[in-house]
Parts: sequence; structure tokens; C-alpha cells
Amino acid sequence: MRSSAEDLTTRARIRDAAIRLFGRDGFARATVRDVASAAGVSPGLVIHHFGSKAGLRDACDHHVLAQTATQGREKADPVSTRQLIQDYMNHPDQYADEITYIRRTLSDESEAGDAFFDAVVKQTQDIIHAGMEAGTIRKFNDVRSTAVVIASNSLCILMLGRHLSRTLGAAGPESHGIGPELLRQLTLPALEIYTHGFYTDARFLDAAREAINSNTSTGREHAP
Amino acid sequence: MRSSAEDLTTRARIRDAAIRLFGRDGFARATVRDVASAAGVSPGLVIHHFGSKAGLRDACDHHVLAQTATQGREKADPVSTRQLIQDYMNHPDQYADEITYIRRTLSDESEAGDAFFDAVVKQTQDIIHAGMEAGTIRKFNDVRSTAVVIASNSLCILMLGRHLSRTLGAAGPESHGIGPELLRQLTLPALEIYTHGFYTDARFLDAAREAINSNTSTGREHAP
DNA sequence: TTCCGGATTGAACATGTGTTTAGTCTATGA
DNA sequence: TCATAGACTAAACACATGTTCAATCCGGAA
Repeated sequence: MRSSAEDLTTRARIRDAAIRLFGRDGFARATVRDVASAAGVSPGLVIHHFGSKAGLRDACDHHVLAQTATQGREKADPVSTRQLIQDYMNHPDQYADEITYIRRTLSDESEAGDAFFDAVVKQTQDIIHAGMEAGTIRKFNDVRSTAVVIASNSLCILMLGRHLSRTLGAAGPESHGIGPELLRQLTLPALEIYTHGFYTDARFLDAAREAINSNTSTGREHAP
Repeated sequence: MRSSAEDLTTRARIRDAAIRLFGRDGFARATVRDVASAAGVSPGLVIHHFGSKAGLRDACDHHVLAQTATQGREKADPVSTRQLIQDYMNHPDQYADEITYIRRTLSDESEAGDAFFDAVVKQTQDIIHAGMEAGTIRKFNDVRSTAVVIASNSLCILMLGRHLSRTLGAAGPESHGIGPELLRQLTLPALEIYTHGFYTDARFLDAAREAINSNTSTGREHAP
């Protein structure tokens, strides 16, 4: 859905180059000169358009946030975030920059990262509520905490993508990140746990319940 | 178990200050002058002891890696990584710097991060194998992938700690990270999913199995 | 005591980097 | 046609930062 680089305004080209470089190298390491050179433009023009490097970052934040907000509202995959990743699977090259940018945004402290995380949690929560009514998802007492756990588990594919593809040997060595092959390898194990659980019985859960109920202060509650 | 700052050699004081600052601000943003000042020392001395800023980073990597490797070998918590986090719960102030440093290490590309992740996965894999034989953990066909999923789910507490405590309102606003309160809030929801599963039946799992088996090439496999 | 090597410092150096500035070019509207 | 506004550049500026260097301090060995 995105036009080729030639069709974009200079401002948009600079912003897209910044999204790529900020995501790849981080905000601190990526220099204004790098961005300018990647956009085929002089450093001064970057400042001319965005006021400062921080202003450029804000523009990137808003753009990526808007970009990801438009999608995702319609689809409702129970394993959440996967609707975004699913989308990415079908257009890997097109969204790769946004994906890595979001990862950086979630790592570094930033309002954009906060907003994105909250959006994912809220969406997950809605999905759980709907699934509980439809009977496809088990009933949970604390839906909010459950949503947070599920959302985190989904997002960790994003955060740890590099390590996942590295250990699983998915995707070539050049693609340091999330690829269709990686998602295919992780889907079944994750769904199996989400379907049948990980433990054979409830003894760990019960033990944790007791430990937490009895010992509310800091202490040595060994979960297992 | 660690001596107070006064008892450490200057070299160790510099390294600990670097671990704190690299973890808090990132390698690029934290300057040699910052580290020197935090250690109460001149910038030149930092270079004198470590050769360069990169050398200082290497020293930090090795130290943190060694520090975390010594622990964890004995304890064997099924929800893994939690043995490290558990340990942290009992000495929050003492390990806080190492924790945040590891988070940065897992985000930025680094051999230390790779090694740490691989160690966690391997340990998780061992735990799963043991649990499968003992009958406490369900039998999984692909133990390796399952271990990767479980390890990632555990590590995301580390990666997303800031967001987790933010949305769950655990710990005061000054502690931007993982605290005992956060772990207490997440343990039960996570264990519940690990015990009883997330879905009520296997229809999502079966659908995904079919989709992946039939459509091996890139395509639009909507997991549901 | 004397001497030596390492710890340590303050200042300087070289470079990278965000930003400014003066000026050019180009299209558009009167 | 002319004038004006904005896109755009090249150069310069100011400052931060990694690193070097000469000099000093200090403890221990001879």
C-alpha cells in the first residue's frame, strides 16, 4: 500500500529513512547526517523540516503509531499482536522498518512505546472478554492481568526476534529479525501450551496460590 | 554478597558504575565522562584501565555474564529465568543493575546477550526434559521449540518490565522496572495459563495444524 | 634512602555531531 | 515579468566525546 520512494515528498523520504535508521541503529547511534545521506539530502534540510533531531523522532513516533493504529482494529486474532505480525508476514519488506522501529520504541523509554503497549493490552483484553462470552476462551478471574501476560508473550516475539530466529535457525543470517519461517515454527508450540497447558496438573498453581496468600510480604516464595 | 563500594578496587568501581550507566542509559548515550564521574575518577583513568570504551563494555559483559552464570545452575524453577528473578526478589537493590544491564544486552546486538539467551533456553530445555520424565510437565514433540517459547515468555518480564509495572501499577513510579510486587501480580495468571491453558478446546490448535500442514509456502495462513 | 612502576589527574587533541547561517534555486502567484 | 516563499545546499559553528599525553603521587623493593 505504500508508494515507492520516488513518489514520496522529501519530508516523507527523510522520515522513512529515519524510521529505518532509528530502528536499526537506535536513536542515539543514528546521526542526522546518516539520515540525510540515506534520504539523499543535506543535513541542514533535515533540521529545516523537523526543527531538531528530537522533532524528527517525534514525527517518526507519530507516523509509526498512526500506521499501526489503522490496522489491527478490524482483525481480532486471539493470540493478539499476531494480527500485526500476520499482516507483516504477507508484506515482509514493506513493514520491516516499522516492526524494528516499534521494537526500539518499546525498549527505550518513550510515550509512543507506552501508547503502543497499552493499545496492544487493551485489544487483547477485548479479545479475551469476547472469547470468554463466546466460550472459546477459558474464564479468568483477573482478565486484566491475564491480558497483560498474553500481550507480553506475544510481544516478546518482537522483542527477542533476533534471538529466536538465531537459535531456531529460521531465516537467513542476513535477516536479523522476524520472518515468516520463524512465526511458522513458533505458532504450534505456543498454541499447544495455550490449549493443553504446560504442566500436567495443578500442583504448581496450587502451591503458588498458597504461598502468595499466606506470605504477602517479601520473602522466599519458591513458585514451584 | 557484594562488598560496599568503598571496599572495591578502583577498577571494579569503574566497572560497576559502567554497568549501572550502560544499563540505564544504553551504551551509546552513557559517556566515558559519566562513568568516570559516577566512579569518582578521571576520564583518563577509565581508558587507562580498560583501553577504550569498547573494552569497558567487554569487561562489563564478562562480569555480568559470570555473575549470572554462577547462580541459576543449582535452582531449577520450571518457569525458568524466574530463578534469577526470584533471587533478585530477595536482594532487589543488589541485582537491579545487573538486571537492567542484561535487558540492554538482550536488546542491542551483542555476543553476551546471545550467550545469555542461549543459556536460558538450554536451562529451560533441561527443566522440560526432567519434568517430562518426572511426569509434572506434559509431553511435547518439539521440546526445543517449546523451550524457546517458554524461555521467551519468561524473559519478556525482563524486556517489558517497565511497561508491565506501568500498566499494572506495581511498584512506585521511581522504580521503573521489575519489582517483587510485579512478580507477585504476574505469577498466578501465568501459572493458570500454564496449568489449564488459555483456550477452552483445541479448535485453534487444530486449525493451525491444518493450515501449516497444507500450506507450507508463504501465504495467508490466518491462524484464526 | 633511592628508585621504579603503576595509579591517577588535568589539560589538550581530534573528531563527530546537532545546529545555524547565508545564500542559491525553483516554482507559483500577482 | 517580477517578486516572494519555501525547498535545498555548502560551509561554518559550537559543543560533546573518546582518547592521548605529560606530569604527579604513592607504595614497595633494593
